[in-house]
This record gives sequence, structure tokens and C-alpha cells, in this order.
Amino acid sequence: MQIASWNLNSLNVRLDHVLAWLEKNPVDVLALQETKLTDDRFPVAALAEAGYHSVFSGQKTYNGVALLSRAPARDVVTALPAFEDEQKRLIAGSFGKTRVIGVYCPNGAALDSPKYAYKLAWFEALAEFVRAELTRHERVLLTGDFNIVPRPEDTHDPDKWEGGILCSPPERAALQTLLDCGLTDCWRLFAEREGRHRYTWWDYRGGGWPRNAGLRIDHLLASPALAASCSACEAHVGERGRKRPSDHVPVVGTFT
DNA sequence: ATGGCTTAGGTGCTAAGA
Repeated sequence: MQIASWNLNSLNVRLDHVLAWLEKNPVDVLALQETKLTDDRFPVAALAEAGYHSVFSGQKTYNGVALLSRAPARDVVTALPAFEDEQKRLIAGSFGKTRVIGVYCPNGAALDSPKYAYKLAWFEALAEFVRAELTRHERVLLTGDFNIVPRPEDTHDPDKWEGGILCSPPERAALQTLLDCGLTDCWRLFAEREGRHRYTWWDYRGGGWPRNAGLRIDHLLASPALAASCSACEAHVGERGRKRPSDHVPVVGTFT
């Protein structure tokens, strides 16, 4: 079974990219983030023609998440319980024996921003939800754009990023809280990557891609039973070099 | 090299991203 995550930065702009990628990479489940469209505009028919079911939770202009899948999703959840939020950032569904939770975690903007406080509160609510899901399901994958860099070596320039937004100790603690629920960062199950293969995002600005000024912020976090069956976890960095790319690339986990 | 892009909404610019 293959499960992937991709922050598209607009599904409307990137629909052709998704269809082309799925044709070459017929994963079982693809979690999407930043679809940036309301549910009435979701391209259900085009994806169905490509052999994929869709469930989604979107809004105008910002955020928006979806799960595309070969088999239809069961027991779909589209919000964090007990967390009032107008922003569409979470969607969960079951596929066979596997529970997939797709997330577009808040960016935080800056350490002194109200958005940073919102980010940390959102992660607390996410951890509560994940704990509950882990009591109900043995095979759980929490995946998406976390907007947190796990370690200094997951940035192209630790001197520039360490301590700042995406790399601050409270954000790292929020990620660690999720791992402490019993989740494993699938990326870390395999050898360190070289060059572009170390990252999942490159800034549009300042030649981020040609300079390989990247970050690893898109993750697959697996429960013990699922992590034990993980045989690969790779970023499809070639997508970043295509015409009119998203700033994030797909990250694919293979589970036996 | 915190931007020098890219997106949506709306039609000239702002907000937001990471």
C-alpha cells in the first residue's frame, strides 16, 4: 500500500500536475493540502475519471484539504473535535485497515504573531485527536504539511533558520508531543538523503530551487503497526523542477 | 537573501505563504 501527501498551493492551478503524477504513481491514497477552493468547485469528476474517489474540506482562497483514493473512504472526519476553527485544515478517513489523517498545519507567520499562538493551540488539539484515533485504530498515518522542521539538518541553512519560525523550540516540542503519542517519522527509518532529496519544500523567491534552499516540513508519521511495515519513504523532488510547480513536492510512503 | 515569487480575489491592489 502506498500513501502520499502533497501540498499543491491551489488544486485549481495544479489539477493537471496531480492527474499526470497519479498516472505515473497510482498510490492508494493521496492527501492534499492548500486546495484553496470551496467544496462546490472540487474537481470530483476529473479525478473520478482518473480512478480516484475524493473527500474534501475546503474554503475560499486559503487552506483546504482532501483525500484522494482508489477505494472510497470510510468514517470521514473533517474537523478537530473540541476546537472551534473556521480554517479547513484536517480530514481523516479509513481505507481497508488503515486510518489516514491528512493535515495542513498552521504556518505561524512569526514568533510574536497571534498566528503562532493559534499554531501551538491547534497542535495541542491535534494531539488530543491523534491519541483518540490511536485507541480506535491500529494502523494510523498522520500525514501532511506540518510547517515544522524536525531537526537542524532538515534545513539548507541551520544558521538562518534555527530558533525562528518553523524551527522554534515550542514548535519542535509540539511535533515531539505527536511522536510521543507513539508515532514514527517514516523518513527517519531510512538512510539520510543527499542534495535535493533531503527536502520537501523550496521557496519560490530568491531562486530557492536552483540554490537548493529547501526545508523538510511535509511528513508521514506512522503508528507502531504501520511503521513496522514501512519499506520506503521518498520525496518526489522532480515535481519541483516542472513548469509552474507547487513549492512543495509529493512525499510517498510504501507499506507492505 | 525574510526577498527579489506565487496564489486568490477582483480588476489595483492586499493578504498569505514558510
